[in-house]
Amino acid sequence: MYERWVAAGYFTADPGSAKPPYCIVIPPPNVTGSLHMGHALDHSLMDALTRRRRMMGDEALWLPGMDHAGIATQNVVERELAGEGLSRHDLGREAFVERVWRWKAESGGMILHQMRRLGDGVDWSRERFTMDSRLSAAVQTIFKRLYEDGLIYRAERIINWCPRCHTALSDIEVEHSEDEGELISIRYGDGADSIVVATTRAETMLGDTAVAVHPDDERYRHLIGTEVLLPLTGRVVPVVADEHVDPAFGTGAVKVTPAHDPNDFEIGQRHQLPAITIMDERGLITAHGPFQGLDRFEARPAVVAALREQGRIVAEKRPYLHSVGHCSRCDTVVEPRLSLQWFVRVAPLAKAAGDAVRDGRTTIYPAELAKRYFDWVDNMHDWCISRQLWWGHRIPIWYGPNDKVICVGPGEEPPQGEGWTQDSDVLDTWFSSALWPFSTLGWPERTSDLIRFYPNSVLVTGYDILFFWVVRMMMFGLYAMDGVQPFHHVYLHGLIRDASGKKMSKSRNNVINPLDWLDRYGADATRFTLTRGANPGSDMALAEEWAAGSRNFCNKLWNASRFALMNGATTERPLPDRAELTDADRWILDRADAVVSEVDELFERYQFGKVCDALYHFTWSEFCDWYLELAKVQIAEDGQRAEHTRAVLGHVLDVLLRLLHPVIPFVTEVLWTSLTGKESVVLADWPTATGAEADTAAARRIDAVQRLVTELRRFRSDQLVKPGQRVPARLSGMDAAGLSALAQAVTTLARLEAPNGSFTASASLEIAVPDGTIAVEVDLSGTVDVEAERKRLTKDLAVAEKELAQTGAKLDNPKFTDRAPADVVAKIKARREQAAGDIQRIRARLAALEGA
RNA sequence: GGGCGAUUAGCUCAGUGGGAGAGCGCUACCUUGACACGGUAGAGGUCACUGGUUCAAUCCCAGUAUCGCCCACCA
Repeated sequence: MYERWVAAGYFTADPGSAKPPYCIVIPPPNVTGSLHMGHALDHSLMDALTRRRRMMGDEALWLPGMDHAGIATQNVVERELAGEGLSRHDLGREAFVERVWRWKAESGGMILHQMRRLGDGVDWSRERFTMDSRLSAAVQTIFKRLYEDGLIYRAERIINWCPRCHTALSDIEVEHSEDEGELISIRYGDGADSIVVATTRAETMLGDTAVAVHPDDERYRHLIGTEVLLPLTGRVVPVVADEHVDPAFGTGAVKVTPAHDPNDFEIGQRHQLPAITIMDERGLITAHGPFQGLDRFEARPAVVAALREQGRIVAEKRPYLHSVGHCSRCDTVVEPRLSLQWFVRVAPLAKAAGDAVRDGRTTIYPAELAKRYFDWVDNMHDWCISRQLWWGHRIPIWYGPNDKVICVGPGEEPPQGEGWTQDSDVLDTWFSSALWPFSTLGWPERTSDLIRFYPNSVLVTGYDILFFWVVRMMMFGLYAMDGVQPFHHVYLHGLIRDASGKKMSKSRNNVINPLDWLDRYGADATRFTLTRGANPGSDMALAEEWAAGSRNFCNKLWNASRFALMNGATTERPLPDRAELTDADRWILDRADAVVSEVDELFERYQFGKVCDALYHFTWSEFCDWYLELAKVQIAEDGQRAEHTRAVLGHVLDVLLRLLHPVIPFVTEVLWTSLTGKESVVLADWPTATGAEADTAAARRIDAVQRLVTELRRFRSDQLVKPGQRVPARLSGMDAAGLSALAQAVTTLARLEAPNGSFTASASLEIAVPDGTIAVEVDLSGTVDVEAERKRLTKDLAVAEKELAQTGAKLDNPKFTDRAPADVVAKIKARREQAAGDIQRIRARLAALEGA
């Protein structure tokens, strides 16, 4: 069925159409990835949105694609190489990159295949990859523009370095965790002029070039400007005064290692201190002496031991919990390292990104997350974009003789001649992702797609990549598109957790694989489960039972439709005039109308969970539980009543299936095409509310029937009457309540039967319904369970009496009657009267019971 | 260290200044001519705690506790 949709071109957008545009670009999954629940979730939501808008008559485009995922992919291929005993250096750059392309061709498309199983209605003719030549041209174009605008610069800075990936990382690629360490206090210098510093990274002392103290710190004032001996190295370093030092922390004196700590780097800049690099890119000590060649974690205890030998360890604090940065890709402890890197000057870009949300050009759902967005854009550090990797967009900068630097734009010839070399680094993978909303549409060309589908209508993604991705798309979109924001809306969903609210992870062994659900419950049930659980911004706990529940729902829909079709439900005839319809017909038509409006309103607010709840409730508790049962009675009457019922059934089912199609596309397609005989529900019009005034009288009467039937069923249940057994009963007062036309329905639904000749009423009850009271005599042939009935009535009486007391207290309070709004007072009065009536009826029944 | 959010039925979660809700689970009965992936009827909650505002607080305010998340260059 899916392939038929694709082949028919249902999902292929036409930029030349006159329809209003609606566009979502997919958050490009990593080529290395496979479908996980997070994808399944936001794909379900995006598909629901685009399918609905397509039905509403928009030119809807959902654009698929993938991300080359720099480090992640390179790691995967390097691991594969390692299995063959090779490293990327054995292959060389060109061969390695070729190998990655080959890997991508062979196994990279997994997730795209999986999307088909989910039923994603994406436009495959527009599939993109961040390393496509056109997207690469976009990367070069914006790089050059930023470079020429002075927004990209190269500088020597302390950056986060991963000694395993051998590359720089941006701040957000570092994850901090509270790790156990050891805080060591070391005495520098000797005698009265010695000074004690504390550190968790003892090995870095090899690169110290100063000791810093606070300028106002009395303890050390006499030392400022002097020099102390740096143990183990034979060097002496100055004592400098710097405001950054917190006199209250530790000893109030800080060792300064400008090449290996960001704060120290800044102190070094302020005091013109040299920066001594003591570690290479693998984290091995390069300083001369006994520690040379040691890994940083071997060097640490070795340095401490050597210091202890010299009697310079003053104190140790162990364990010492402190925050340590880890590489988000491989979890290796990140090493701050001085190196020459490329940066984006984010201040002006971030300002624009903040303004676009502040002035409402882009709206973030849920609004609470906008605050986090602002916190971020208002405090953003410059973005380190160079990576010492081979897989990615190579930085288009060429270095020539006499320190010449040239930025080469797309299509431009690189400089020729002796001494010219290209920068060997590639760009952070998020650099190209940041262009995704417009690079996929053809930017920098002014293509018809770009003109038509930019800004994108909405971005749908998890809040976990708000900073990685959303902020950067905002920055680059506004910059590249001259101030036009990349999206009108940003919808951020929560993260998927397991049934007990824990993060899903392989080590916890609590991962639910969406493919497993697709196999066992089907795409519709999987999608319905995820969509139903989606509340903006809040995480969702997923459990197996949810999928089973959704499957049951789809099954219920299937069976209800089957029943309707078996009974001749049709959409071929127009709906009969309302005057010719029954209360039940009018009620369900009005309800369907209300649900259409409700669903529309909820969709507009991205309240996916509530959309599903509304449809679930309508389908199950109203359409199936009541209307289908009432329809059975009407169809049994045959003739015109039956014909009208078939039309109403067909109409309501038609609306329902169309409403459900965006969320459960497959079942609805089968059912809707068999109901209507039309080509595909994908092409159907989205239902619109008729706008007809709801028939409140009909609704009230159906409500009365429901109460009456429920009360009678409860009575039967109390009396242990078998569900199948018909009970002789006589109903009176139906005329007064306007329910006489529904007598047959009540009789059938409550499984009553007209009394035969030997009728002897053994119980009688009065049931309050809107607009009246129905008296019922029931013949249980003398088998009424007096005790059960008494128990029930006593309980009901207590409830009613409590209600009477509570409402009474309120109404007796003049402050309440004076100050509460009139409608509230009226409501309380009505409740009190209801309670009073109930008490009377219950007492009467209790009295009758005593008599019997 | 800053910031944000949560606390409602056994579980996962909606919700509202005026009668506590859903799904699942649970109990009882039922192979009733769409559906046992079902039907009917039930049980089950001091809406975390303490104060305050209000005629009225699960809802608004303050504080407390517990949990979670995000940010951060405390050596």
